[in-house]
Amino acid sequence: MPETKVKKEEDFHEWYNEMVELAGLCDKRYPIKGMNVWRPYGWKIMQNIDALIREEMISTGHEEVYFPLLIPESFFKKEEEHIEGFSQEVFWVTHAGDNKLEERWLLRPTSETAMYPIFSLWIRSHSDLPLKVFQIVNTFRYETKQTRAFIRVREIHFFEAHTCHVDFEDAERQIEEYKKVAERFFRKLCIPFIFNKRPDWDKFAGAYYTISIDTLMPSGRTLQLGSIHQYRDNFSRPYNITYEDKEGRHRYCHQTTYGMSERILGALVGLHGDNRGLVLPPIISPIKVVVVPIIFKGKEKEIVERCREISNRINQAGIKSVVDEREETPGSKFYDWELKGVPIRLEIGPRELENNTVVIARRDTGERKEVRIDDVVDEIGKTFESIDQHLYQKAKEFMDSHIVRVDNLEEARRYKGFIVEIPWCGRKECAMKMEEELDVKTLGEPLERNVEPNKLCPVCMERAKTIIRLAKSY
RNA sequence: GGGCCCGUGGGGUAGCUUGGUAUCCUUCCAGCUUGGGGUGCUGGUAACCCGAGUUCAAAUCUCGGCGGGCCCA
Repeated sequence: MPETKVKKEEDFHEWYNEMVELAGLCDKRYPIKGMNVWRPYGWKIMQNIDALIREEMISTGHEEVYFPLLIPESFFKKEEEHIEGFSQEVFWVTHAGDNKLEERWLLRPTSETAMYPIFSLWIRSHSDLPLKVFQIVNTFRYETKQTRAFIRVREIHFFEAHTCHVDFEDAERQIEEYKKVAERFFRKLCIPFIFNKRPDWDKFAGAYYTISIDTLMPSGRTLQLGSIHQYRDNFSRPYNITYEDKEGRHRYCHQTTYGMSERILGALVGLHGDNRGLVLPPIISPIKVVVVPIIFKGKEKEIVERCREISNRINQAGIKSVVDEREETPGSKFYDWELKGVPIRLEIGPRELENNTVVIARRDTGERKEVRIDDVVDEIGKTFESIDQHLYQKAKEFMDSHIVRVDNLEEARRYKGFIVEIPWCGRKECAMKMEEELDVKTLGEPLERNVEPNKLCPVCMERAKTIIRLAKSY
């Protein structure tokens, strides 16, 4: 069985780098740090992921919008915490041609400050609420740390949903809806995750609170895949987003956002890939079935014709398939498509031609079997379902088996590459001490404050109020 | 934020210590051959990150920039 040079288990980061290049996801040769070229295959997968996001957004009553890339400095400067959080990582536009601009513009690091002054124009009365919009755009952040394809980039392929509500309770209901959206969405991608309520010192700049969506990569580091923010009226006040209620009073909106990025693709690569290449969940695979003709001298024509016929039949059933008619040996083609993670391969040679069958091989387990032509579409459907189950189970088992609950730091130290859960009093100093002692970062606390009574914070030895989750992270 | 390593055809590399003709594998192109897990043969295209310095001469030495990778905080 052909395999990649670098093994996933031995050197995850090197393996990951090799994957994104070999599978044709991105080209890292573009000479600006953290700005990679999306190659056709990678972009197609991302578009398929975006399509799933759109589906979720539309079905929950959001409308798609597009706000400008450039934000005037005066818009940006209205909310203090927000500026403080982002100012060190914004790119500025200061000139147009040879002329210095009267007011500087910045490339959006996220779109609150572009949208909210406009929201304040759009929203007049309670009947305009809730306002639920989203956009899928590029955002820019000047990362100084090590960049990594899809995982830490400077031009971010960003999904952001923004909502405005009559009050805090309605905004809270929105957050509940987003939690359900996340559950459905990541299940479709076979990506297990946990929600974490981020600590105050690490929430989104300007937010009232932040819930992160984190998964665990095989390197033992967590990857934040998304965030859900409750803004309360923190932005609506400086941006003056008000509405007139039924009694004629002017009131500030309460707002939420939900954001995700191409890190989802990074997670797909890292979680499901193996030493033969990517393994894509069928739902987002650009090509779902590849048909490889096993050609022998003298029978070329019949075999290729049979392949096309079967491919057509599959396409007509709504499943994207291609016939690989390149002048190469079958083994070489198998290798290529495995690298690309295509979920199902069909092999058709003289034997199958004779028997009216095809050989169906699944990417995730490598299992092959022969099925009758008439059953092929059915069989593909069943196999997709089985692959989906299997990918999710495997990833879920990995994550679950690497979350461990302990009572003190000595115990925690034994679990390198794990997400550790420790009783916590809730104070920053104690969390910092734990971070330092264990060489990890705070993920946050579970949404349910599920600490047993009588547990003590192992740093200050006072009664624990909650659980803190810690891990190494990207 | 700190440390270490690296930049040579499309990809991976040798050469650098001791300055002088750039190695091999792979990919790609053409032809024949082969075809159920990277078929074989022949021929061909193609490279020293950028800038400055030292020198008769720089891939090689020095400085700076840009980019990449790993580790630690």
